[in-house]
Amino acid sequence: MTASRLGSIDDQAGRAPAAALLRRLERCTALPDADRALVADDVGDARSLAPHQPCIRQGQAPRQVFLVVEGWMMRWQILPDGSRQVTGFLLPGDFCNDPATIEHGFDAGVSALGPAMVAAIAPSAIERWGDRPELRRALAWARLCDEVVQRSWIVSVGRRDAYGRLAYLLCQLHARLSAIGEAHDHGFVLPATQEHLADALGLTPVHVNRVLKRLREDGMVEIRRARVHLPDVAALRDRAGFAERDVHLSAAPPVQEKATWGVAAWA
Amino acid sequence: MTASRLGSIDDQAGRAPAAALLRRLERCTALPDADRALVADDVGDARSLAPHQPCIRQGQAPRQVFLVVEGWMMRWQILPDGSRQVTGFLLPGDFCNDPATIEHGFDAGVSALGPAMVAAIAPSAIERWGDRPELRRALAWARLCDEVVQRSWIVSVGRRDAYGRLAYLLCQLHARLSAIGEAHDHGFVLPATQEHLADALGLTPVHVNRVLKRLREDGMVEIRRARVHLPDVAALRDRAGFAERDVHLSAAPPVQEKATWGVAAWA
DNA sequence: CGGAAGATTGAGAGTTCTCAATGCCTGTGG
DNA sequence: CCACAGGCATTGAGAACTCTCAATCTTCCG
Repeated sequence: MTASRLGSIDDQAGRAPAAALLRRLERCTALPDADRALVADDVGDARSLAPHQPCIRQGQAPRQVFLVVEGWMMRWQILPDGSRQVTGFLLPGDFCNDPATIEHGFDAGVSALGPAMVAAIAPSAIERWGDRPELRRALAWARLCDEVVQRSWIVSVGRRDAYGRLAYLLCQLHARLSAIGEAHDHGFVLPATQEHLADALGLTPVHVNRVLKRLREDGMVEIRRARVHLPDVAALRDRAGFAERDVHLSAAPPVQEKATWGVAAWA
Repeated sequence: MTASRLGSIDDQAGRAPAAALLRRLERCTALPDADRALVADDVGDARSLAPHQPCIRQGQAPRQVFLVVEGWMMRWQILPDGSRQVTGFLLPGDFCNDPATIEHGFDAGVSALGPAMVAAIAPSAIERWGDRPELRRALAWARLCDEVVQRSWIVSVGRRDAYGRLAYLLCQLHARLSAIGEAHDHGFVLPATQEHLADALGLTPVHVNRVLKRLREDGMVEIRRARVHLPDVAALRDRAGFAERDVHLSAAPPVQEKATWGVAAWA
């Protein structure tokens, strides 16, 4: 499955909306067949969203948990002055909202970036999932991933310059997409405009454009249409300060050896 | 209980480390006595930390879940270039780390801001808590709060200028502290230096100082020693774009009426 | 009475923003 | 097949915000 699939909405995803979620959860642990069946059963039919179509409105309490099945979604907040901050890109297998938001309200809005598909899951179903040990673990891991990615955004916006932010974001997206089989070694499809990137990075579209130009001149990135090409991922990661652990914590399977995570690894 | 308690470490907190957590969780739902007992039982003894003493090291997989019992903690990350970003201030009743970090590692470090006390909770205990419906709900709410606060930091750092960031942070801290009875109507004790604030806001200490001066000149804030005085919280909130919903989602009890959270409230 | 940490201030440099214009690509309609 | 409109990308010039470097001042504490 290559990134080129991103444009086509009418494939198996519609028939097996839980597939993306199961693939994702099983990067953490293998699930018993019973759990797989339960999940497959509880995930509702996928519905497609047009580009920019909202799935959750800022401040509203959603009535279900939404799951990205295909395409990209974005989570954002509008400030009183009208400016927008994108607080996350949600990829196939990601949840749009925490179950608790159903009860307590949600601070952000979620909408489709390009054409996308989402499936709804009833809160009672999620509740049930919590009774299955493996499922619970896998869900906890997925939540942790989202948390880690959110923190990495705070760090980027707070402490990296525009060049570093863009480089880091591209690395992170590449890693996350690779983990779900939607990227190839040297690139991926990016259904976001420079304005989206700007809102995600805390920059203006104009400046994103200038920085993108510099990245291009440095041979780090080429973007033609919605296609991002990364000639030298290692160099980009190096420049961005994107470490192997960033991959692990935000996208990849859990560590094999605990030892890797000792203090020594950090100094 | 007023903010002036912050400095004194040797009070009831040492004897009942679970108290802060229970108070916090019960802002969401009342817990059955059995749950209260379980929590009280599972929370280990509080141990005190000296200022700046780390509780979790960046990149390390903690072996337990830590709970702030008294004082403030901060969650931070160091970048490859040596700069630091503070990704959260943790107050009494907050968890320092998600249980899943025990298995998968933690991307951030957590250390004491001033003198503080933390209690450790075994992962198996937390696991057990997940079997109690009320407890599970309350824990999910606490997690949501943390998530919301994290997102609000992304928004602040990404889209507010220095003045707005500082104002917003002060409002948020005031709201969170008020919810746990550690603030009074017009201020609170802030055990953070301007450098800490700078690292939290993505600014330099020098600039924090200048902005603080402007806030002072505008009659928004007075800081003497570690004491923050907010003469007109409403004005500050207005200036910061800090809405009532920010209070609710990040600190206060759950909504009374669902209706408040409809789309209408947001336009 | 130092010494150390933190707060404050000044001056100049750098990054990023704003405003505004121009160019490019795509889909649509004639 | 071509012209046109609209969205997006690109570029320029000047302004604004924030940073860096450095010095001074205050407070706390041994």
